[in-house]
Amino acid sequence: MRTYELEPRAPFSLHLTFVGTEPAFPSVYDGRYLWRVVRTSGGELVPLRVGQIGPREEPLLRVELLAPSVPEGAAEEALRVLSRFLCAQDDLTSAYARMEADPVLRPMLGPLRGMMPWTAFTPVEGLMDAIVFQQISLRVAFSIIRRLVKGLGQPVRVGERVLYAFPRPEDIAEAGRERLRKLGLSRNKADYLLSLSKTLVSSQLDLEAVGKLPVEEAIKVLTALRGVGRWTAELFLATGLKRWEVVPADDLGIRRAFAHLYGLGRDQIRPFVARWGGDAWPIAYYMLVWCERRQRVLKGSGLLYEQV
DNA sequence: AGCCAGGCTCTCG
DNA sequence: CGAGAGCATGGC
Repeated sequence: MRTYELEPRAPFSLHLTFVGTEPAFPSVYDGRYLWRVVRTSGGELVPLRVGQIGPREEPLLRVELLAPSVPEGAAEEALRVLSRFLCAQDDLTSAYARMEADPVLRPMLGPLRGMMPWTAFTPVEGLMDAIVFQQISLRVAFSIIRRLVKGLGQPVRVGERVLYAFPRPEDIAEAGRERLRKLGLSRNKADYLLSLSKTLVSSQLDLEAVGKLPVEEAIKVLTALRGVGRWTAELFLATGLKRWEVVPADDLGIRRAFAHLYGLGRDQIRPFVARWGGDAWPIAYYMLVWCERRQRVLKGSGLLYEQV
């Protein structure tokens, strides 16, 4: 077992980050550690867990590789992927400055300071998840994603625990329509995932490359995929490719947040967030979590937020 | 029990 | 073109 330390930019709170929105399976946060299997480009499965050992203003993360022996190259790659996912090197300074200057947003900076915006573990996983998220509630989507991963991903035993690697596109392509339907996907979504997987397997699509296109072009490429509309494309750009100038303005939760905090309607959101540039997604995400938290507190289950 | 939930595609007029 | 139907499962 090997241990590494990762020093994120301050402020950073692992806890706030994964309580703001629970991570999608197979990432698991237990209140203290984030558990995950990373699949390297060489195909090694690297199980790990990460916990925060330094405070929010001087953050330090301890990453434990949970396999007896991991090649050095694989370990380095796993740490890079993890760091990207955690946004450990991303800078929220300018987002915070904007929020500080806005009386609507300023109150969020105390309670949520150090929370990183929702990010997919990898681009491919992020696009698959985004498709499953369509229309249904997050709760339902999480349950379907869990079944998809447990059914088609690779289990990795770690002591008493079993972690899973997210299924590869070829795993999904091989599973076929009936299998996907039994895992809880609708006919349409099963077909969307199959189609996407086949496209990825045949290397007709490079999602990393899409991330480098101008936003409008990227949206065109993405919405040309079967089952990907504007909502999915924008959610994926923001969370999967970390294009933070993009906000999924059609999203129900985002619309509620902007309506409640700024009184804006759906069509006013995109022009409004343009002023935030590359800070748009982090700020919109803070608004989303803030509004959801308020709802949860009203329902009497906001306790998770008390501990930081 | 029935409707809605962080949409999309297909069909029809 | 715009409107409408159908869809998966879980919660209220």
